[in-house]
Amino acid sequence: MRTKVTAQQIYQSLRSMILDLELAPGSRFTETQVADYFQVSRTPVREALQRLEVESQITIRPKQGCFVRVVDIARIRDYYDVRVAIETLAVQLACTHMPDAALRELAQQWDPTHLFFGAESSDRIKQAEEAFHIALAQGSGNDALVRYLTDINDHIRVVRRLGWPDYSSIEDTYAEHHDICRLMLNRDVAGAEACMLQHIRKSQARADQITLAQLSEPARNPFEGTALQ
Amino acid sequence: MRTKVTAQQIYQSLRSMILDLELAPGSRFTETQVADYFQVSRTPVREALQRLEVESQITIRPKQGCFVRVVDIARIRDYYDVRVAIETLAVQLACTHMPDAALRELAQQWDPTHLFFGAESSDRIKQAEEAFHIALAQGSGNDALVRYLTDINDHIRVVRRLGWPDYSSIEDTYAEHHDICRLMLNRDVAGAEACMLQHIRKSQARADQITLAQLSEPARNPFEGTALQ
DNA sequence: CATTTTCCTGTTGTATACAACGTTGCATTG
DNA sequence: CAATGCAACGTTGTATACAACAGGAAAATG
Repeated sequence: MRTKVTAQQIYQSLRSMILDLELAPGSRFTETQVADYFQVSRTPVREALQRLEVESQITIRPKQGCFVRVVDIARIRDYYDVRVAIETLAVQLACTHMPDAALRELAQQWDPTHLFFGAESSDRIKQAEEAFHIALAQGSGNDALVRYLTDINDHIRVVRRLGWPDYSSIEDTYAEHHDICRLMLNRDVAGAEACMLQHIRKSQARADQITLAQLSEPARNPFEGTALQ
Repeated sequence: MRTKVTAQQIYQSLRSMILDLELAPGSRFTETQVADYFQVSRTPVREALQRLEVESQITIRPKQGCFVRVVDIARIRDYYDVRVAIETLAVQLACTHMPDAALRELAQQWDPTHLFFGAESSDRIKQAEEAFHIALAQGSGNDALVRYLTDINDHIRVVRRLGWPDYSSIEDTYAEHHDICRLMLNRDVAGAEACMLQHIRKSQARADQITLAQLSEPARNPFEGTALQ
């Protein structure tokens, strides 16, 4: 049984492919290719592609095709700068609004003494790292803030994941997340802000060392030659 | 001669109608109504509506219709909080990056001694006020920051304009904009940040006094009964 | 050989027909 | 009269056909 493929699902699939670098940055594809790939008409494909263009994940050039957004190191730095401002505000607001219970739960989840090397897969850690920051943003009670932070994450995810192979970084992350939670439990706004600032700047420093060479991977175009089996 | 109406133009038109409150918040309309209004098919209309939904200016309920986003005072407060964080960063960055010439031009434009009461129309002032903040954001050289601030403006414009009838506010705005420019020319980051903070909080205080009653205006649905002349 | 022109192909932009689904009003039944 | 089932309508979701245009290749021309 093949369940019906809808525009929303196409959007999610394409978005994942782009964020996971399964579609090479800068590569080109057409609406028809995607439509054939998902065995649907161009209509739902266009809907998905237009959403992706609004999020500036792709660029649609009239009468030419769609192009996966290129990773520009300078722009990544921009997103990091905005991220610092946004997350500082998030900590500040969450410090006032989040209940102790929620903070204790987060603190326990990132307790460094619970960390066993190799027990967690690399991918899982990366996902949890993002979820931690989103959780704090949601704790601020400010929906707009959550939306912007989500958008930022979607744009920096590439380098965030690449520059993260070593165990000491993971250890540090646990410690820093734990510290932030503890400071927030003490309702120490200034302390939590400072800790978060340092935490993000550290991540930015790692991102800065990613070179463009590391990004240009062999990734090919999955849509070529997939018309019909 | 009637030039061809394209999806992009429909998007712009609808967006203006919503932001200018020509479409009552909460009111409902259908794709077919808009298509008839612009004398085009549903296809380009759908494209425009989907973009507006991504920006959360409208909500599309499957098989029901499109609904203009309702103005939620609490959410406006949220946007203002984020705006403070974003614009503080903008001032900080622009203080480093903007050339003297650009700053002097802005300072001159907002020189209080050049202000003549009644010389400028109210609408024009409101537009210039927004342009000033966007100009500073662009001066930061951070494209992501500009995008987010633009999005914020689109969501707070409603109250920003409503709570702004009096001349003393305009006078204050000129003085504050001028002060910010002067401080930035002196490359006084902390001073400029503080001035900007106070400037925005003042605007937020005005926005807080807007009541929902002021927002529920008689505005009707322009799409009803406009099929063909 | 260099240059211009023309035509062809590929791609997106739009119009239209149809399918699927929710809603609403009315009739039916207890 | 209240409650329930049913059918007709309105609305969005998708498929398909056609139009418009950009780009390149090939042919014509000097």
